[in-house]
Amino acid sequence: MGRGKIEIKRIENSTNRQVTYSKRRGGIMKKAKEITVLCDAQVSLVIFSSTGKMSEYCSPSTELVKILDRYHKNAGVQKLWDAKHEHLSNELERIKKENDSMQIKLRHLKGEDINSLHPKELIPIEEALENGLACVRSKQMQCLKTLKKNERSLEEDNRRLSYILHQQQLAMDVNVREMDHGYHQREREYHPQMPFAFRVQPIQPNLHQNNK
Amino acid sequence: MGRGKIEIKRIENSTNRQVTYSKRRGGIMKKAKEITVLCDAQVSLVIFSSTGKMSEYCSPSTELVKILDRYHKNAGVQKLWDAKHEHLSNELERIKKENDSMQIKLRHLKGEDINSLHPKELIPIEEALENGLACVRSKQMQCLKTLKKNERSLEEDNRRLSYILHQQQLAMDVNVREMDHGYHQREREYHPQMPFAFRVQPIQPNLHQNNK
DNA sequence: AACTATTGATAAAT
DNA sequence: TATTTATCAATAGTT
Repeated sequence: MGRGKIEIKRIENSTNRQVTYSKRRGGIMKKAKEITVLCDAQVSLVIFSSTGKMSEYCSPSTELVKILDRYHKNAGVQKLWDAKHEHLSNELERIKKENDSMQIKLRHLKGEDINSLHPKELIPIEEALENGLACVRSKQMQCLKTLKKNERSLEEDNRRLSYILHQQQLAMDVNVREMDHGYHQREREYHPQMPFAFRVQPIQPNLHQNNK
Repeated sequence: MGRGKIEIKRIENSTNRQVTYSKRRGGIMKKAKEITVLCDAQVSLVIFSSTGKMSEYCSPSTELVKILDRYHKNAGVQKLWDAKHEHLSNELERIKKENDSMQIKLRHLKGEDINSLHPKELIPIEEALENGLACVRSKQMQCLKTLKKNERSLEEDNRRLSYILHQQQLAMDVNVREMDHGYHQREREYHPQMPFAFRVQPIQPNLHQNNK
């Protein structure tokens, strides 16, 4: 809105700046008044020029006048909140940056966006990928071993249980025979053949330990 | 400025009022920001809609933030700040989580911390790594090809230049001989042997094109 | 939430 | 600094 478009950046020529300031200040004030009337709004507007001169507009409402009064009066200490807020903002900014950089790294590791990279930059990425792959595969081998080991344990348990089962079967057969023929002298002949070591034991307690 | 002139008085239709409020509020905010930048001014702008919703703009300057702070604190409208603060906090929280998750992904891709993973979780990681590696290597192959191609071009240039050099050498020898013995009838016999095609040409213009 | 005809704001000239 | 004017920007009414 003017004889030409202007970029929104500081006007370096101080005369122009001053003139533009006056015009625009008037414009904003006018807008503020208009929205107050048109939309039944309440507006508090304070503008300091670069030379330090203050202008203000305040819609005709008690509440907001008080704000400015308070401003003109005292200078209490209320940096606390401000500082907190700023700290949060900074933290947010910092983490966002970190985020972006990780995003990029991740994308590179996934093989995305690498067309813009210099060949030399590909090398560390490749190394990281190779290394990662090696680690993962090593871990997989380890898992495999554990699984195999567990399998062996289970097989052994199986054998044990089968043996016990077999022995019990035999014992039962004997019992049946004894019940059929009255009891003979070899009543407990089979028990010694099932030694302590073959009692059912708690199935390997550490089977799942390494899998989660 | 619109389809028709409007009188500056309260808009009775509440929908229109609300719409106009939104538009004009945006406009004023924009103007406030612009004068801040253009004229190096400091602006504090607070607007309450008729429904009580507050909007504010404050130029990046400590002084004016304090004004508003004081207002918010004393007038008990601190909720607004709290809301803002909460929003920031939430944002921070969200981004932190995102950060953590990326951190973990990155570490996993690097082969770190994978001991705590279930074997099934290793598979997608392995796949991602393989895929990434494939991409990177493909890119490297591409680079290599470019280099090879460049090399061949250079070699060809070399041959061309050597040939030209050789011809010039011969030509000079002839000249010397001619100067020694006066000139004979075979004065320009060698020139036809240096055809057009062997003139020095601009060295491949696209040598570096694919390397950055 | 977009669009556009129109008014409004204003950058540059005076 | 104030006024004028050519242009760009905001927005009222419309879809």
